[in-house]
Amino acid sequence: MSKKASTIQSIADELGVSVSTVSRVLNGVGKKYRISEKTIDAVHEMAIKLNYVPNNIAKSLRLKKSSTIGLVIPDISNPWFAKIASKIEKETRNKGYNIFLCNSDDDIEIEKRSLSLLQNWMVDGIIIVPIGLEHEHILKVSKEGTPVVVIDRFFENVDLPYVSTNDFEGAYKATEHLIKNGHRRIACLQGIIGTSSNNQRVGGYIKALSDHGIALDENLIMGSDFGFDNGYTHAKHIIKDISKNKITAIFSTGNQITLGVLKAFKEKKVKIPGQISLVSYDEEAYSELLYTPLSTISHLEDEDLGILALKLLFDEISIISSADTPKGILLPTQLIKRESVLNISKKVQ
Amino acid sequence: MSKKASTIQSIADELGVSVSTVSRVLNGVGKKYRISEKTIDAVHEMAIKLNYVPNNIAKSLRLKKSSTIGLVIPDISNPWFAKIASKIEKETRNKGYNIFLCNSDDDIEIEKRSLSLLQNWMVDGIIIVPIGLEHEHILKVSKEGTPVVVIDRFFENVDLPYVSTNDFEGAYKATEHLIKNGHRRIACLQGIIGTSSNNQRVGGYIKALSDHGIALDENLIMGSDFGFDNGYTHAKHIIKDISKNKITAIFSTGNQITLGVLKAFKEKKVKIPGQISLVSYDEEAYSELLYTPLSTISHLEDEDLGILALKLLFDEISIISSADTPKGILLPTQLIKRESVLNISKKVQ
DNA sequence: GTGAAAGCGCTAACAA
DNA sequence: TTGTTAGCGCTTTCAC
Repeated sequence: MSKKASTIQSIADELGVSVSTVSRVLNGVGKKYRISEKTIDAVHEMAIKLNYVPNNIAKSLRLKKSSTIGLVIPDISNPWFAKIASKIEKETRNKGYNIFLCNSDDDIEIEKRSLSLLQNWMVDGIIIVPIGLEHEHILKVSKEGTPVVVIDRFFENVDLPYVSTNDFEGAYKATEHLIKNGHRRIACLQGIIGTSSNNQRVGGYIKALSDHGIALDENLIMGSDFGFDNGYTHAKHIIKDISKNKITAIFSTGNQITLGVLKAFKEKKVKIPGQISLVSYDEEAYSELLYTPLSTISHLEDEDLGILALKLLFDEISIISSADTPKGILLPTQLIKRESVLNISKKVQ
Repeated sequence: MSKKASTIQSIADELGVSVSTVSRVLNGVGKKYRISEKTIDAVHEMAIKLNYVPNNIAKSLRLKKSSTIGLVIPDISNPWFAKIASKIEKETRNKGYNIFLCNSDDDIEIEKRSLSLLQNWMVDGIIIVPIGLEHEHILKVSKEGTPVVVIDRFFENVDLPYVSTNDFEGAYKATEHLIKNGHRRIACLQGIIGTSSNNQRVGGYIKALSDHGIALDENLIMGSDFGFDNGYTHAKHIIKDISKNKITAIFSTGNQITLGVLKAFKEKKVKIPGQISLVSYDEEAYSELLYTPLSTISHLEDEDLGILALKLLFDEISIISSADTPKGILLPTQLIKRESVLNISKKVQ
């Protein structure tokens, strides 16, 4: 069945020319080498006839690059990351590149391994949503010559191009919205401590509080990862002690956390926003369709994280590195007001 | 900075042994070739010292396989596929394989291109969620020697191993549930016509109707893809003509379609299940948290499509092809009853 | 205008 | 027990 795949060698043999000629023609530099029209046509025809398809692996070995982009993501099953990945995949495909996908699973060891793996596969560039606690290994890859762009999270004071949303601003807006609706005791359900997403979001929360003259109660900052369970358990805690902690609102720093909160409150029959208000990071298709339409923080629809990252990456790859391309991009955020926040101003005053 | 990456050659030179010795040691067959303990240790030490990391590309070229699995998916941003992809990624990583990701975007041309690309990258196997309208190109890849496993959708009477959910059964259960609650005029919002998912789901719907003595009204089967907009527009149509079409329930064949329906009904202030009942294919984390908790069809949680597919694939790869491994697996489905179906039996009788 | 040949890093058949 | 060498398919320098 599978008759040996044809190679430039077989084309050359068939035509009685040399492999270099075939290679040149197939790489479109036939003209440059002043190869005769006749030969050029013959090569193309034979390539089609023999069903020739170039061997990328051999090419990569020779060229030390692979027309491939590595993508490292903590969790592809998170819709936010999936959306980014899908955009990146589409765009790279259009440019003739392919995607090597690695899930880091929020595990720094896997992240490190993935990175050397990609390096080893001679990917032309890497786009990574880092766990965010360490950056040396990423910087190393970059220094060793593989262009890297960091997305969604970033490192302050580290020379790595990034594109992220302005998490600080988003969190600030969310918190301020709550404050303007009379809330003073606002819980902040945080994600992985130490990551930029989290630092920035918690930072924005704290700043908003302080700007509005509300003293920070550190007990109100709770949680430790961006998962469903984190939201679920802390929401239960909050509601159990509501008479003591006097919490009237929650700022959730991630979509999965929010789902956990929603589930807990549903089970406990806690009314949103009747008993407790909620603003969540990350807008999703279903946000407005939940039992309480959610007020969320989203980045502007028309800007695309993935596309921008790719642009930065290709700038690096082609070493054009246009001086005017900013090395770090922070996309603006947007507060989408729906029905999960209750105005309790009167009660408070 | 980036001093030339070390190779087995450099290790050999450093140690004054031959490359084959180094290769053997590094491949763990040193013992088999009775290479001296001393040499073995020396090689390992030097490998570490020189920070040696094997060049997968060279290896692949030589071996004609790449320790890589190709994954072709219509849309990685669909949470259902993303979940499968994430499972597969994790499992392959554990086995020392990597994932080449291709989004086919429900475009048959892209699917074909992706397949030859993967073949060309000498992937050791391919897992594909096919568009489903054609299968020759997939069969061809398989015949040319690259193991392929089809998931989520499948082809009847085509010799390609698959693991899918029992869409027919699921749809049957969904429709029957509606019928048992007194519904007779049930709209079926279908996905891409001609795909197995759709064939099976619509087939189950029709069979349930017929088994319960309800004549099929073909006008009630509407739609043409699995997207959000498809659900949105048809839901609007349905509600506009509700006095004429007398539809009392909808069976949606996909999660995105359902979101579209929900959005349309919310805009039009149509009550679910008050005015119209709804059962949807695909259970999601948010299904119970929507404005009307959704009754859904899910496959059993403890079975995993991705893992099973991988198992089939590795069976093929290792040519063990244990005769007792079924070539096609259809996972059972489950009806999760929540609050989106109203019992209208009395009204009807 | 075209070809010969080296070499990317690795494995494995064959030799010793 | 270890080494030599061919060759995977391709690009590119140098030669003619």
